[in-house]
Amino acid sequence: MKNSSNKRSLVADQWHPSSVCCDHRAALREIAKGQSLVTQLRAIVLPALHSDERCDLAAQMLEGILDCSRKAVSQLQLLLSSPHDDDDHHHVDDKRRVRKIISSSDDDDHCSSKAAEDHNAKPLRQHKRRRFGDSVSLETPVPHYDGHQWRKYGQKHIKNSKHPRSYYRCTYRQEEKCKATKTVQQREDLHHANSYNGDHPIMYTVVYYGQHTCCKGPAALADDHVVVEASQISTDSHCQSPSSSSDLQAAEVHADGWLDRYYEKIYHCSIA
DNA sequence: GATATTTGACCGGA
DNA sequence: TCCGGTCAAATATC
Repeated sequence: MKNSSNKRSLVADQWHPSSVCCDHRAALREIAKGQSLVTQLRAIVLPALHSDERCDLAAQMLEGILDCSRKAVSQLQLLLSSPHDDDDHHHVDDKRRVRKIISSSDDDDHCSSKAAEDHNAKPLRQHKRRRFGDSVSLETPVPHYDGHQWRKYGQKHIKNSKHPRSYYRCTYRQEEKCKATKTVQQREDLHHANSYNGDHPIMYTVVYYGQHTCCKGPAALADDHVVVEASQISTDSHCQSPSSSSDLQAAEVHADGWLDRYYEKIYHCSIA
């Protein structure tokens, strides 16, 4: 009895679609989290090493880790995209979206002329609420140093939050259809904006959505990411008028010693 | 002129 | 109806 039930549960664990997909999604989330951490670690470690063989070795090792996790992710995604994928686990907004698409196509087939006219007048914007299941959130004092290049496309004041939330998408979104996005928001509970001289750096909550599909990610940036980041800093707001993001950048500049040294010139430029 | 950022408007989900 | 995510025109910077 006990044995048979154990056996049954074991078998169920092995093949039941919902549990499999559930586990796989959790695994994907964890792997993505690890990728983000490795990417950030690489952005911190590589500039600290001088360009010698240790640097190359470290870069290779980090890339190896990322490569392994990428392969694991693709294997898991293959499993998840199998025909009997867990429809029950699709999120609500996707179901509603499908319904909406169906209804709109019905409208097109029939005589919903207004919608069609509106569509002709102005291309329909696609706004979709994000799926939190696909997101990876982490807290970091250096929200921009994750090895990828991001372009800011929006900023919003969030209700009951002191600090605005900034929205970024991959720089290569158009070129390579990379759908990775992230949001950055300063945490309120740890520190106030001007206290970066203290022991605790200002912390930011960074939420990543989607996987990078561009080939200009961390690997391509390994050699020149410092240059990229420097250009980011200079164009962001350091040498411009102060704004909400200048606090954010200042926090990054002081988040760590090497960043302090590296961006000293740029920061002085901003306060001069 | 090209590229990036800012910011108000728009849109859809809750 | 409110809130949050995205768009896109205006603006800034190089």
